[in-house]
Amino acid sequence: MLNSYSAEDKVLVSVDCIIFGFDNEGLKILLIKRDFEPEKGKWSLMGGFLKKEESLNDAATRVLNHYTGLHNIYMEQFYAYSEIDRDPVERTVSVAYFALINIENHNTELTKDHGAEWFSISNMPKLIFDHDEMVSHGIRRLRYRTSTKPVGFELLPEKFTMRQLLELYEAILDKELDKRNFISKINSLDILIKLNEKDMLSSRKGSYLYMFDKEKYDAKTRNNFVLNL
Amino acid sequence: MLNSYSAEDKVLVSVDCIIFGFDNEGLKILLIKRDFEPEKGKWSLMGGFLKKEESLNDAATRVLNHYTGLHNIYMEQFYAYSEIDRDPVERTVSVAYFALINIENHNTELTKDHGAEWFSISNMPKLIFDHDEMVSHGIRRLRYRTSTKPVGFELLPEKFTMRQLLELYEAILDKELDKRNFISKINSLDILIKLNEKDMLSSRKGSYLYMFDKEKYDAKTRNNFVLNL
DNA sequence: ATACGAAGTGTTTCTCCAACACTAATTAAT
DNA sequence: ATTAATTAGTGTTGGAGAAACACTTCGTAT
Repeated sequence: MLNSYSAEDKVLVSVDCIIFGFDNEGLKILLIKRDFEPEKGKWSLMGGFLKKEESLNDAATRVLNHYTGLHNIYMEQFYAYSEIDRDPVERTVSVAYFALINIENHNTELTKDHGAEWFSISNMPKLIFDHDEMVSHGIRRLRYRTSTKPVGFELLPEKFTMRQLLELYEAILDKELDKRNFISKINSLDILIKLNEKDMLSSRKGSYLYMFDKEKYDAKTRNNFVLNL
Repeated sequence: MLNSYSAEDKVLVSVDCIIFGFDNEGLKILLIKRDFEPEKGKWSLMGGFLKKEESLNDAATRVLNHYTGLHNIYMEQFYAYSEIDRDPVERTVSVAYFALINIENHNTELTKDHGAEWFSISNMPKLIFDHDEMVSHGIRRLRYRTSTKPVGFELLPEKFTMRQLLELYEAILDKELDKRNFISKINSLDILIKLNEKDMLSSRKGSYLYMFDKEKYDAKTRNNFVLNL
């Protein structure tokens, strides 16, 4: 029995993470100023090299935790980038993930230490290597994902208003949605709990707060729901 | 300027290809009997290791050509598998592709030499490592792809009947489709050319043969069509 | 000539999606 | 206390597209 494929080439493997967040200004991505050569000082996705003793998901989880301090982040692998010269230093295959976090929830000290900043997806700096391509693919995948999973669950605070949810979907899909149609579609999914509590900041009348009903949500996603907005 | 990330681990990277084909019995997958240890003699997807001087797409193209003799195969990368012990010999990250080929068109000598055989997707042997998981993900991705691209273009012979096209979609989606509704949806895409030629094998009356109109097809796909069957 | 077998062809119904505008509730200002 | 201002909240209708549905045509074989 063999214990190695000794004749084969080995290469570096990395993960790069697109971290999406949402606030009242819209959909945002967390970027860092790269602190090592090459391209030191340029904006970049959060990344790290795969270690021998971890899976890609482990590596992505580690990178996400390292830059945000968060655990149990929703993330999804979406594509492996492998052009030979994509990293000018050394041949590296990079597997891209996107992650969804609650923007008010992460460790801002930590991100500050890393020189990380949030950028609106409509106003991003040029990124290193092929990271711009990763971002555009990641956004495309996120858009598709809205039709399959209630991604708002991950991006919003625990309690949120219908308006916030609406604006989140508008930001992700980059189009205006009809308020009444949106609400009835969301309600038809039957995954929200309406609280007896109002958010009084946004208006004089105050708007009801909602939470996701985790159990109903899980039951729904097992049955592959489809949501067309 | 650095010229290596010397402290980082390197790992083997491979590609594994799900080769889909279609004949009058249904949707099939081409498998090989693995000819080296471990798991020699067990059924497996077509795979190969990534070389230093090629991209993942290059590697997948090479593997596909090696086993089928074909060039210009439609293929799509869909996921990277990286569990630490997925290959018991040595740590290997494997990037999975699916490919669509015309089943009557490949080099059968070549596949015979490799001990390759076609298996109906509903009646497949147990595969090595995590290849069963790859297949089920690959089928799922192929199903989704039918709504975005006219995959029949790749799987059918140049000239085909409406019945063949219908049965192809039924095989991929694993559900019965209404003949008349199917035909009108396909016609509404406006990507087929009806030939003045009939296939007389399938019936006494004979059925018209069709071809894909490559130009119209390309124009459509650029505009992101959606096809709900 | 007729029996057979698959090809080919339209219509109706129904469901779901999109478009659309006014009232309610509360607070702030006067 | 009245009014003005602001956002929340709420249903209906028309149209398009999907789904359901069956009979006729054509050519061959007997």
